[in-house]
Amino acid sequence: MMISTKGDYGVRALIDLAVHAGEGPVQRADIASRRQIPESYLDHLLAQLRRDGFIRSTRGPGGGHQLAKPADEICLLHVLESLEGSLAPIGCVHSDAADDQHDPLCGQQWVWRELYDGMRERLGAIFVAELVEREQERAQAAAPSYSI
Amino acid sequence: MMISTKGDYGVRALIDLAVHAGEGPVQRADIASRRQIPESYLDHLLAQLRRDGFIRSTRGPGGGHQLAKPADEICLLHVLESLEGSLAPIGCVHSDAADDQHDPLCGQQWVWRELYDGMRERLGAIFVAELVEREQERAQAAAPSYSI
DNA sequence: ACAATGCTGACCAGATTAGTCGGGAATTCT
DNA sequence: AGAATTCCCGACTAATCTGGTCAGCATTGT
Repeated sequence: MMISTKGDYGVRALIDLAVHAGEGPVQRADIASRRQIPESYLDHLLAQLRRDGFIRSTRGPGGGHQLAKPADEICLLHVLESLEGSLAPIGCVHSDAADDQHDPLCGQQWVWRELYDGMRERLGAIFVAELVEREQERAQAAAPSYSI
Repeated sequence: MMISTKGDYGVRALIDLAVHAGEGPVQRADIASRRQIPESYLDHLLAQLRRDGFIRSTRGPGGGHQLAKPADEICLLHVLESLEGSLAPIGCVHSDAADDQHDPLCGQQWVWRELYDGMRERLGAIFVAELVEREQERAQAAAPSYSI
């Protein structure tokens, strides 16, 4: 399992913030209840997302969290790397390693690197905005509009 | 980290068996020393590979392990799934689940499924035989032949 | 002042990883 | 038969990661 609840919950939280963008700060408790995330756990994830510049948070009454940049500029790759650490499928491959830097003990490195690069490419092309769109499509499909 | 030492070691062991195919059974101790794998740990991995039909083992003096099928019919996907269990990037996605079987709590399932399918496709197209070829190319590049 | 809200670090239980170890079972050799 | 060799299998362990909980502090609006 490459993506733990950290990444999953974190992505859900960002979707929630994107859905409610422009409505002022969104509170932890609201995100948690809408997205089925333990509130005190979400706390840590929001802290990480803030540290890495995905969200801005404000304290005090009326405070909460908001996206720090447009939802179509936040890609899953960066979010997951923030929350999960490296997504490298195996230890001998890092994102910052040169292509030709072979661990002599790991002759199969090229396989893992191909896999890794493929994953990064996919995840780098998916933005939170798209997740929001898809969610809204699904919601419409499940409960069709009442307008004639 | 999606692929633990189990998968890595197991793949190395199969490569070793492929390299020495046709030379009779290969002993655990030889594989372990050539491939830098703790011998008693390798034991468990070989047992798993045998259970899933990748290798055949014989006991007694002169015994050892051999590939149960040609190296170009053993793909990494099956090997890794044997040793690591499911490679699903997240719990809500399984290989046996239908495409439209949505976990209602996991609206992002389609993302993980795309990722999963991509990985499986890549790994399903890489066979042990290719790993052996690449290894031999690397060996030649490192120590060029003495023939003129 | 005080209530609402976020921020932080300590703590914890359970699962997984990466092994080790000891003994048994099969097979061959002498 | 008996010894040597090799695989086979289950129990055990230490370290790490996951998925949290909780208490208490910091900041801000009214």
